[in-house]
Amino acid sequence: MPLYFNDLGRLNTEEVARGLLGHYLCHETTSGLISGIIVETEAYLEKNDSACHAARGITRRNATMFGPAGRAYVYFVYGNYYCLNVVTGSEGSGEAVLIRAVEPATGIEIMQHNRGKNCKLTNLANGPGKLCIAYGIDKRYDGHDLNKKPLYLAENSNPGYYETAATSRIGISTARDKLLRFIIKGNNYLSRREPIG
DNA sequence: GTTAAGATCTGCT
DNA sequence: GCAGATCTTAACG
Repeated sequence: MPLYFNDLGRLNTEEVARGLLGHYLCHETTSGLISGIIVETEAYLEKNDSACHAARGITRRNATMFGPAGRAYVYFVYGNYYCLNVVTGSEGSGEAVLIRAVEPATGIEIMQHNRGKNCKLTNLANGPGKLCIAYGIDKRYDGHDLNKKPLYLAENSNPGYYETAATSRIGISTARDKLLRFIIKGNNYLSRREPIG
């Protein structure tokens, strides 16, 4: 299925979350290009989703979620880490897709430098906080247009065969029953092992 | 002004 | 597998 990055706002958020799998997240840094294949995402919806930051209306933190689709929503959690989201839905709707994990492709040395010298390849960006550290993403990119450099999404014109799966989301205390986490099945760079069965 | 909770990660058992 | 670190954000008084 083709994914039109310039038109994210017209696709529903769950489809964007699943559609981003297999494509690239790129960052042109002063040290060089970093890229990786998105292997794990989560959808956060405006309606009937208490786990979404936008569920209780617009605030200073989540204002970007209510802006145009295709922007980055970057926020700070747990006193230590940033998380990167892609804003989706029509302007004013408050929906987004959390990028939870990528499979490192280009600039692996830069990521290792950012994450720590002895960091294993499978541990470089297999989680939303780790991903932001590896890519050097912080709050400066909140509101950045992800169709533009230096931080952008890129289509994978030659994706191999892969299966996707939907599971429950991670790290939230409400709405755990919803299957809004999307993964590339069997990928080695996921933030968690796949549930058995 | 004060407080409780959080879309996490690391290190230790 | 589990607890602790750590501090911004948002809700409440």
